[in-house]
Amino acid sequence: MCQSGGVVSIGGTASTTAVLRVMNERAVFAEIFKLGKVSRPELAQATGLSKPTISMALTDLERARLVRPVGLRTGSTGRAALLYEIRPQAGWVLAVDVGREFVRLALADLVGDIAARRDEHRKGGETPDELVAWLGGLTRELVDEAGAALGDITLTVFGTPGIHDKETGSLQLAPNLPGWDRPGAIELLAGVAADAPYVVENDVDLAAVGEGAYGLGQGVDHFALVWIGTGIGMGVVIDGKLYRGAQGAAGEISYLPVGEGDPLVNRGRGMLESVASADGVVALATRLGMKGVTSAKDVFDAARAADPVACRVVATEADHIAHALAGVIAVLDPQLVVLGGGIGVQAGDLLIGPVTDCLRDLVALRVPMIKASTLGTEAVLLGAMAVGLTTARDLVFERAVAQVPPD
Amino acid sequence: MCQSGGVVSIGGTASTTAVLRVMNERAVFAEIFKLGKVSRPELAQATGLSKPTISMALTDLERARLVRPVGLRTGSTGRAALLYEIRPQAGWVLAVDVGREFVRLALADLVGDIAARRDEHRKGGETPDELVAWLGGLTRELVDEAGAALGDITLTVFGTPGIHDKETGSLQLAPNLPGWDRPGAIELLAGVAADAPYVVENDVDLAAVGEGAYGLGQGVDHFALVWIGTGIGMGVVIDGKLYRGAQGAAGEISYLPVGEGDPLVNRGRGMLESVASADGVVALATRLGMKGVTSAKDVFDAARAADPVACRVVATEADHIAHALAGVIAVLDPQLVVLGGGIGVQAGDLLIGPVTDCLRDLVALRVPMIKASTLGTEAVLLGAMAVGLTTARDLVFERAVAQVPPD
DNA sequence: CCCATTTGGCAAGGTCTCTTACAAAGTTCC
DNA sequence: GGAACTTTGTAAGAGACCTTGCCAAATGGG
Repeated sequence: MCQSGGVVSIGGTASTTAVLRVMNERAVFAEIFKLGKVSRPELAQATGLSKPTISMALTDLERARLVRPVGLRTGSTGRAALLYEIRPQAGWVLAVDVGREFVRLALADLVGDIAARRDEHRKGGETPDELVAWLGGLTRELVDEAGAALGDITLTVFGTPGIHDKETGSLQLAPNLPGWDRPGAIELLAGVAADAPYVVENDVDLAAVGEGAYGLGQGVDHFALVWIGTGIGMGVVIDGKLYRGAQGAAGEISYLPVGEGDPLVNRGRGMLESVASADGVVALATRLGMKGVTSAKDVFDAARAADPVACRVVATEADHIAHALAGVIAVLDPQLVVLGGGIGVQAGDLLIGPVTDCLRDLVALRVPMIKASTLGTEAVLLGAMAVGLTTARDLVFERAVAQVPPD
Repeated sequence: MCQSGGVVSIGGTASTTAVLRVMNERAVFAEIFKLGKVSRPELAQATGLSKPTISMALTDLERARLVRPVGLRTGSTGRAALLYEIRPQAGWVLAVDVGREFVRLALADLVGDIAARRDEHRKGGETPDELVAWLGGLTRELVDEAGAALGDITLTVFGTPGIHDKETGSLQLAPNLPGWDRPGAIELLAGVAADAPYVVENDVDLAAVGEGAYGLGQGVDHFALVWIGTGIGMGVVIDGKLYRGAQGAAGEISYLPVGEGDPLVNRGRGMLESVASADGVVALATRLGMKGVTSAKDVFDAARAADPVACRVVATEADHIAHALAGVIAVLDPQLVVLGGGIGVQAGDLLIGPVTDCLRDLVALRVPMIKASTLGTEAVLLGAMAVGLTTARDLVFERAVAQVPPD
């Protein structure tokens, strides 16, 4: 609606016939991704281009080693059609989830199939250099296992807690990753995968992307993933795209002024986080007199067994979450809110009902759907893959078209 | 990042040479908007196209009556260049701000110059039919004044309170516009400007667009306009575009759970709204013992004269606003927050300092800039104009290119 | 008054895509 | 098993677009 430079302006990029060809090849490439194994006539149908043009594009794409023929489709009447598909080895994406207790890595080919993966327990407290060396070793194992080479990796996507400050190249608000708040620390990550391009993204943001690509957010334009576990965060998807905010801090709802308590008391932790996170649940249960509670799961199990105190804790938790969501919904008006993270996944069945009920009193219009994530602990890794795949597909095409135009 | 149908996909639209021409003409058209009076060589430079192509595009655009020559640029060495500009009469935009006490109308030509406008006092309580008839009459006056015809209006943009529910064609949450909550009522607005296309947008959303096009939001990608007056609302601009939300209710922050008070007590009004709006300020001042206070302005004037009670009211108001903004900032992480509406404009000088200070204790990272709107009561009308102009420019081009391709 | 400089127009050439036509390779039916 | 039919793939010709290169026109300065 508005543009820099004062007033509004319509878009439009000038082009010549040469870029027309690139555009069409890109369209064919994208269509093959969408349709899988596909014949020339089907591509002509899908893109609106003529058969000869499709043939031209395919020979170019095949010479660039982006697609390959995979046999004939026979059975129906008429001549058998030669089928084409994306060449999976045309690109590799390394997805890395650097969590509090685990690191998870997945190496996926360009069509998104995971060729190799690892889940490793963290000792905790590793220095940045140690962590990078460790991840680098795991990456080499994965690459070997997949039958690829380290240099084949098109793009690496790291999911980490905290906020990636691009100006200083450091990680803010990530107490579980000591040493990464040093200016320039992020650049160390280039060493994990042989200086391939890499992206660092907030873990909860990636979980939201994962939810949009593989989970409940599929086909939903605007939704939010609220992550409730040891910490609290939110990933926002708007118009099908991850929204990061001006500083990359969109969705940092741990600081929402919710629940009783002086804001100044809980400085540095965030008000919502201190009352609604896993620790908050345990603390409240203990305060109300439950014995032997060490984890939030204990409380939820007790609530499922109809323990009256545990039920009160769950009700309070639902109330806190609902009040936080009321703010989110008022600002964003999403179509869907997904609850993820340890508490969201484990206790989704207990919470969704009371949260939704409570929201009816707090929200002006219709309450959006509230659902519990189905991706579990995979959400961040899948989100990293999804981000990596979209970017890698562009990168691979760009590179191929830039290098192979002659002849 | 994610698409319906399962997984991510790169874009790309297939095209033929014919659409190439349209693309280039659109690019030239857009460039003339950006540069104003401009010569052929300048357009060639700006678009990257060659001189003959520019000439071709210009003859087409001139034949479509979208641009016109405006004389020669002489003075420098070399042959004088023939300058072209947008033909202002190629399109007209009618902007209408239907407020609580006033209606404001502006008729702008395609380059955005206001050719005629009206500010009229509302009697209040008009039926939809009466309102439409009144607006229709005013529109005819404007059109006459501008030397245009009613059929020349390319697009009408209405700014109203409430939420335009497109499914039922009615207006929700707009108590000041009785009768417009009836299903299909919105369609009556087509009668204002002879069945020209029209758009109905929330007034605060339009104010945000106006701020982005003509005010403090120029060149800012992500910002929010918080409107504080008789009611409270917010317009959200993300990636330079207005964000409406799934139901068109994004930014309905009047229901934020802020301030003391039972949520159930203030149902239907919104908690934030009841404490922070103009009425809330007056109520608080009276409760604290101020005499003869009838409007929020009285309180702010007294505060400027260092009245201690008024100062306390202002401090409380700042505190409420800051708490609301804390939620907005946590969710959206905007680069800038603009305070608009009666209170935002009148008392911006008093509020911005304390609000910013208070936010430092409530926000995780850097506090975004907080500024008071400079557009005053014009914001909604200017936003309607901005929305209308972008859309009208596309419409006019589309129409011209669709009609004049032969020869 | 002549020259350097810039602008505008025209013709030729190259690239892209589409349409049309035809050859190639299956299936169906007798 | 073979003929007819249907679908696929390729080749040639034509149309549309943009660009390069060249020349005429117009303006200011010396």
